[in-house]
Amino acid sequence: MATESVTDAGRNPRERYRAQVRDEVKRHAWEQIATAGVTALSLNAIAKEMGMSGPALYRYFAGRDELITALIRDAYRSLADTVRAAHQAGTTVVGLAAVIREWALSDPHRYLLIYGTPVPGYHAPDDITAISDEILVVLLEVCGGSPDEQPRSPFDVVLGLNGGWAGALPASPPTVHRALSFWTRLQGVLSLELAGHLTPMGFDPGLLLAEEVADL
Amino acid sequence: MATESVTDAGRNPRERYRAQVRDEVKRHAWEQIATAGVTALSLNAIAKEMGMSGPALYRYFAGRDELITALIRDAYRSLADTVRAAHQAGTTVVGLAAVIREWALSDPHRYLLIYGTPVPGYHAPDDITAISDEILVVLLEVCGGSPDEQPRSPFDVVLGLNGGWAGALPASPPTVHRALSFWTRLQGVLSLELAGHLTPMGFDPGLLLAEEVADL
DNA sequence: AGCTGAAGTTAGATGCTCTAACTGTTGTGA
DNA sequence: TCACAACAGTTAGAGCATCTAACTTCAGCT
Repeated sequence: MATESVTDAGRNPRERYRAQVRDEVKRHAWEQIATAGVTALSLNAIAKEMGMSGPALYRYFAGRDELITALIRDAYRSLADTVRAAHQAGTTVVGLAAVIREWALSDPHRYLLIYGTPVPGYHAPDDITAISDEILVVLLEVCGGSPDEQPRSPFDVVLGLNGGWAGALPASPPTVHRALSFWTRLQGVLSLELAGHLTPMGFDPGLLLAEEVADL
Repeated sequence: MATESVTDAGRNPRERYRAQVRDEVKRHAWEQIATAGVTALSLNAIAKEMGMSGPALYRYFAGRDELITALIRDAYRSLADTVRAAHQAGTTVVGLAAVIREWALSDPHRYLLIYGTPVPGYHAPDDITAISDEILVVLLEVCGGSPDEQPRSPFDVVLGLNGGWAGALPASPPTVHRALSFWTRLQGVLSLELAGHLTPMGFDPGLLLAEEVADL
């Protein structure tokens, strides 16, 4: 989950210790988030749990925001890895949707950290948008049809316009359209399910999701 | 926006004044939310803006949470009114989707208050779920087909099961299914758009949304 | 006119983020 | 080997938040 320890091998002992503490802080942060949400995340409380007093954590994170940014990065990384693994195992769109749903349900607050209400001032750094692009690429591959598909709807035509965003992607407009539909339908079911808006209805949201993405 | 003043007519002056102040508090609250999000909402700051000091507001709202609950109620009310008005004007599903999208875009934080990341401890009171049911009823009417439609997918069958949630609704399983698809697809596009995840892609999310709900 | 209760006040308990100044400790280069 | 620079952690405190408690003032009702 915390992904900075991969660099443990190299570096001097100082940096190794540093990375270790950063990881432990994040572990406690995830615990807090899982039980009470992001808003309840408190550097102070984490410090206390780790047996040190308040401001010590500022050696490791510039502030609450930087910690949250690090958590968001880890969450994206985790999702991207999950998606990639499913793709390499040769999944269908329905299977991929189920995998992502499982990932979200296994830790709702981690999902909400990425796709929930955005923090007003926050702007994702480049390395995070890069991870999000990784996910998109896998999506396009899973949704890919024949490479010379022609546009078949007004939105396809818009996507096919030269100079646009979709023009730079290695996929035909209908494929991009399918990927976007997949993504938005998935987010639709998931965001409502995780916010509890589907709970009183008593059916299995997974069934609805499966049919939503099946006819792409 | 603030809906308690409808009862202004009756009551003694004390209660009238009370309702007036509550409304003014909510007006300031919406302003704060619109500029900095819910997390930045501060009773203290509102009190200062209104020219009174801190704890005075606790005469009008038991605490931050009760204020937020009142705001959520107003947000739901506003959405329900918008949806109802569109329906009475005889809109199609595509038109309704556009209307709701406009409503959300006109005040993103109001939308996010309802459908964004939920507050961990929060459970909506009954009068709020009642408003949400109002919305559902309109949705069912807009999505309604012939009244004796037969189930045509596994999920339709699940919805048609006796004793289930959908069984109590005045609509056939396929109609309920359409309404759910409409709702989840709408939330999918909107939540991604409002969280800014669609911005770097440069296309008009309204176009995507229109096609998402057109083929129901 | 006088009583009752609500509105608003200040003081303060508690918790948070974050800065500043200080004290140890540890890794490292001379 | 040992001095020193860099870093880990400490306490103190500013500033802001929610919320409680006790007090004062004022308005409406009988």
